[in-house]
Amino acid sequence: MKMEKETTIYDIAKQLNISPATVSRALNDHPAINIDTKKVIISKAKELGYRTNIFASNLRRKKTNTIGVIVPRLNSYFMSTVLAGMEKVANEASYNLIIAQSLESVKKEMANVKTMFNSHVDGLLVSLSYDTENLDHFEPLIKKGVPILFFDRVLTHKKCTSIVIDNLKAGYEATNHLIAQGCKHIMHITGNLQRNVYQDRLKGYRLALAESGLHYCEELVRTTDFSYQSVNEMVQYLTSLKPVPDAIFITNDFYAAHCIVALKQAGFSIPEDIAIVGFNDDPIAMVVEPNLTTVRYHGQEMGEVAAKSLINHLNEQSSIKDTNAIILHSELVVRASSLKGKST
Amino acid sequence: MKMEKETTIYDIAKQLNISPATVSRALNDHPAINIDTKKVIISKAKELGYRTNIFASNLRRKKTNTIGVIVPRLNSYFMSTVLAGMEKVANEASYNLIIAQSLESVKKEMANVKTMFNSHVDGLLVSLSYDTENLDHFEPLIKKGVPILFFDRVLTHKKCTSIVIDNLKAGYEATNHLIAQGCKHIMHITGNLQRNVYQDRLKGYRLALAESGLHYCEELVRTTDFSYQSVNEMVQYLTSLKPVPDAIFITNDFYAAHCIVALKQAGFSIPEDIAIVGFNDDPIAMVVEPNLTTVRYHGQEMGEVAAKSLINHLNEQSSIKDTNAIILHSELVVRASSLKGKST
DNA sequence: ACAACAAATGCAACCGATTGCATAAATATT
DNA sequence: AATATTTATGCAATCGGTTGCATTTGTTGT
Repeated sequence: MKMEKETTIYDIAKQLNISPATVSRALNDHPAINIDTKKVIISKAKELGYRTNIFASNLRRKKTNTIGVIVPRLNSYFMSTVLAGMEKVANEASYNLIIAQSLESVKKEMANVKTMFNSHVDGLLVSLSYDTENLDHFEPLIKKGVPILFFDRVLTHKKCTSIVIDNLKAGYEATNHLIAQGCKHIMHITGNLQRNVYQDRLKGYRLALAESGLHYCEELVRTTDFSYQSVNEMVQYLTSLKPVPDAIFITNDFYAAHCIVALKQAGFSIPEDIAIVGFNDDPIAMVVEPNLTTVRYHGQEMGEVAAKSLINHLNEQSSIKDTNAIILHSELVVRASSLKGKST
Repeated sequence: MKMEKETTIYDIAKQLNISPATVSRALNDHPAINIDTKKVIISKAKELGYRTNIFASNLRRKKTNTIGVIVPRLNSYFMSTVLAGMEKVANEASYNLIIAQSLESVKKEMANVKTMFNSHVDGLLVSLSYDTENLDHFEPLIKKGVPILFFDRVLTHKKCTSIVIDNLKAGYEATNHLIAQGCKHIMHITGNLQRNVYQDRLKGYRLALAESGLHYCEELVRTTDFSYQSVNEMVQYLTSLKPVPDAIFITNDFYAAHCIVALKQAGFSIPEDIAIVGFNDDPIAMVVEPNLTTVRYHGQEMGEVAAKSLINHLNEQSSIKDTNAIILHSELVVRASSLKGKST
């Protein structure tokens, strides 16, 4: 392996008989440098295969052009879509993304934060793990003035901005839709209620029930980790209820799809016997039969907005300091899984 | 925002009345430093909230502990799973991952490579874009001695290692399985044949046909970009063939699932009229009805192996220089979508 | 022709950690 | 006790850009 030696601005300077400072300025398009000088320097740089040593540069400028991202999991449709959005924006603004996953554990999340801290990220984008209870582990970064922006799964912090959808409204609309279909015994399957997303959707569910004079019933609300393994148990539970629910609002499309499969296997018709509404508009929603009614919110957009807000803040083109929350749009997409016939 | 000033080894040195060199060595657990001195230094470092300035460190050591990853898309089940595997391994070895997506375009891929180049990644993990035709744009990195490892969608290069599955064998087995079900007119829907993965699967398909004395027929092989929009057109095409194929081997589960949906809508029964085999074992395979027979290969494992190989090489614990290719395991998972009854 | 000013370039310190070599202190050897 | 060895620490150069300030060169005005 014949490694070529790196060329530096000093090499360029020497060859052109000028000072390194001029080279540096020329390469950074500094206005004080003569345009012809610039041209010569730039062409020489190209000739020598020069690339800036960002470490020297970062060291001096105390900026890394790197954004850290911590997500519960990389490999969910929603998250990977969010990341795709972030990557796009970051790339365009010539920021790098360092991505880490907490695998739904606070412990790993804390380690990730520490890594990000040591990597001197300019800012941080975070969606919290399943069991994160507070934001204490982010304090070191906050103290150093590193801006942190939470998205989707958030906790509020007076110095951080959150990007979310209106989960309460989404839950409300989903439930209302089921009520409008004539359902009376609406079950709700959701995740850890400590997470805002699930908590708020539950609130929306309850609000819709209350408004329609339907009784809220604890045994109709179940939480799960959305693992594939737990589907059967859940279906067993709900089909043994009396009466069996005539609708289920499930805050996860993947889980909802598998519930549909299991329920059909158990002899129920969807949506006639049980109407189903999911959440996230995962591609799976268009494949499961009947197609799944779900709440769509655009992961790509959330990623783009998150990254853009952070980068604008870093470039001081705008500040997110006093923006407490950014609420993105979501909508109920009605498909066959929740459409009962004309009458109840 | 009250930014605390960063503490440096000089601050620690001054407070303890020792030299920065000693502090540096102590923090790096250098054997020449007295254990008590180390203890004092480390506790002082903790007290002051010290964190190493990796830029200074990288600048000096000419190593970044960063691995670049370029993938066609972040948001596919397979890729995000691969990335999850890479992240896990990298994190454990305290490497950072910089992730970029080419969005299936060489042009973007070239830009990504340039970014990685300038970011001074220690190594690069790449899965090629849809229309990449050669590896010229990687040469600058190769010349600098940066190891590059291609995975899944690869091109061979004498200085780079590839990590793949045996696509020929997988295609062969998938096709053979359909033949064993009694299918005579087996269609093959696949991607850009310039990509090894599709090319090899086609070879396997042809081999299986040939071995069984079945005629290879060009009109039964179609390439697509696997976009959702193109499904209907494709189904229209294949159902107008005479005779209509009695089986399809589709190298993408997502596409296969939608084909099943469309074919059922068009009045065909799956698998009785048309048997289907997909590729990748996407979660969608377990939801579509009938469940999809597919080739499973473990993305997480591929990611882990790729990252581990590269990191071992970087740490000089082993060299991938003379390893040309690493072949991972894959297997046909038979489900209902391809199981015809007893007889043909 | 000379002051006043603008434009272009250079000087040198600086960012913070690392490391080869020298040195001081402590311990072992004879 | 004097010398050899080991152990622990310090000195100072180095990595490669960046940037405030000084300097040189060039232009304009009168």
